[in-house]
Amino acid sequence: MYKKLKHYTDTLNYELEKTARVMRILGIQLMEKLKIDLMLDEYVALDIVSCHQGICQRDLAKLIIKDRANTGRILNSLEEKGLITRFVDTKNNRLVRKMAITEKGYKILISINKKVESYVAETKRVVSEDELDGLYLSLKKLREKLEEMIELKI
Amino acid sequence: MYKKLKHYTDTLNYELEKTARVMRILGIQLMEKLKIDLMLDEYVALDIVSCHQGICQRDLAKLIIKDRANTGRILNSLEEKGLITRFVDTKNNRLVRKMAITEKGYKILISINKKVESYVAETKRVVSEDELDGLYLSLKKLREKLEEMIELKI
DNA sequence: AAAAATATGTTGCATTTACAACAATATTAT
DNA sequence: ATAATATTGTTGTAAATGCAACATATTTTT
Repeated sequence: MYKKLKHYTDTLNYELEKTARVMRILGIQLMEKLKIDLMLDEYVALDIVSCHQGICQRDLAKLIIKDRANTGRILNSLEEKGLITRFVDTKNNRLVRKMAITEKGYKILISINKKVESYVAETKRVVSEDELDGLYLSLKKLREKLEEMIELKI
Repeated sequence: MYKKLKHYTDTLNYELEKTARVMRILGIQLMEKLKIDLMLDEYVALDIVSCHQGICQRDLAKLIIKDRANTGRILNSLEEKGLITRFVDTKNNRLVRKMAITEKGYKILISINKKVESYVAETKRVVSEDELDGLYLSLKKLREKLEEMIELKI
């Protein structure tokens, strides 16, 4: 009888997907509430570029977990808004488009981070920081193991 | 200096999204590998219907975290395949479309669960069961708190 | 009693996303 | 050296997804 089986809603898989979804919605709602004129994904990309100056598109794609096509489009938007610059360079002797955050992008990123900071503090009131840290570490460990099992075509 | 700030890739948010993504890809790849002739979401919906016989569409939508439109479409597909039946009933004096799993759907669900089971055992080799359980509980707690903060328009 | 709000499901559309094909170049194999 | 393979980015397209609008019916408010 499969009644004894764990159903999907009782699985880690489900909880993960649902939590990630809720977190994403929270993020999007926060961007709107704070009247931040960037898509969430653009903000994420901008933040990653800021601490990986000179990263190439494909490596960025791996970090933001989008395919190359969409990563390119996100970067087009950031470039049009003058928040990043792109330039051709080489990586392993190959021509790649690298990018860096601009002065303007930097200022905007800081202002967003400042706005977001107080909100993050709020989240910590909800669940203890220790618990969040433990959660983070467990997730990271699990994710790294799981990543070895799949083939990401990015 | 925002160098002292936590960057997005170091946040729980990022880890959550990435882990969920990896898990979903694993799920989809598993469905293909096992030659299961259902979309992952269809399987999830079927499983939930199986343990919530007579659930209505909107309640199901909340469980599978899709909007009502897409939930309806998933159910159309399951119905066309003869895996569920839908019927009109009332809920709080309102007419709703409820559904139940069919004999055929039941058989297919069991066969899929059997196939998946051995794979789930594999996952447990990767990270200890205790750790997975702890992760699950922390996630659930966090998610339930976060859910209070957002408004899901389903 | 009439009007407004709520609950449910469907349809249509616009956005997002992924995937496949291509172009250009570099590396590796034959 | 030539061919095959791999890396990177772009373009085009198809699928997935969400959202707004609608239809219907019921509850709540005025």
